[in-house]
Amino acid sequence: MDWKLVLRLERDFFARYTPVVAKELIGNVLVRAIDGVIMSGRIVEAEAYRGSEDPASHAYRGMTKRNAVMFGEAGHSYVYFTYGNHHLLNFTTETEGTPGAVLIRALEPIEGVREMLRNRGITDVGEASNGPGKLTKAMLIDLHLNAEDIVTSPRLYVRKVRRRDFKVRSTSRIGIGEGGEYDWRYYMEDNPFVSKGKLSQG
DNA sequence: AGTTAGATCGGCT
DNA sequence: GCCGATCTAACTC
Repeated sequence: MDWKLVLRLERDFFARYTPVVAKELIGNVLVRAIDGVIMSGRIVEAEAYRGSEDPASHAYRGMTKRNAVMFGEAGHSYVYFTYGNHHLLNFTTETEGTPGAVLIRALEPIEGVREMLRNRGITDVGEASNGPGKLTKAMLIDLHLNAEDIVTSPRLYVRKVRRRDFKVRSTSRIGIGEGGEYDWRYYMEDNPFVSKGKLSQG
């Protein structure tokens, strides 16, 4: 398949107010292509992190080597490593100079389920990608995919899905200290692949 | 079903 | 040195 012909989310989708991008990402399909194998999953949970006004964001205290991509052009990946074990995937948002990113927290597996389970070392599909660290391990996403331009990349992009026959709910974000006053976590109502955070289903 | 500790290392102060 | 946008195994009830 020619990846250029795939209908994907374009730059202008991402170059908007971060919480709107997070909310509208729900229902679209994250695609990871590696060695001719496609792995994909419907995005069912995402969180917005927005620079200057948001103490939970990595960009809150200014630009560093790690978070620099958050300050750049929208539509790039921001992958970082945490807790000594986990890679977390974000997509950059807003316009250049205004830092923003959306953390992808959970997927409903679609294609390449067998490969995802193998990468995870498990057999239960329900546990394959229902958490931000789980989905990156399932799809072999690590630091080498940081700063990827997902508007043009053949390896990582978001397939556009028009049908929106589901409801999106919001809560405060999971695993943060300050910033709990913003309801910037969005998830697909009644979807079993939403992660099991402390504030899960509202 | 719910709680908790340990893993493990890059980035920041 | 310390801590983290987490996950899992190991425990208790």
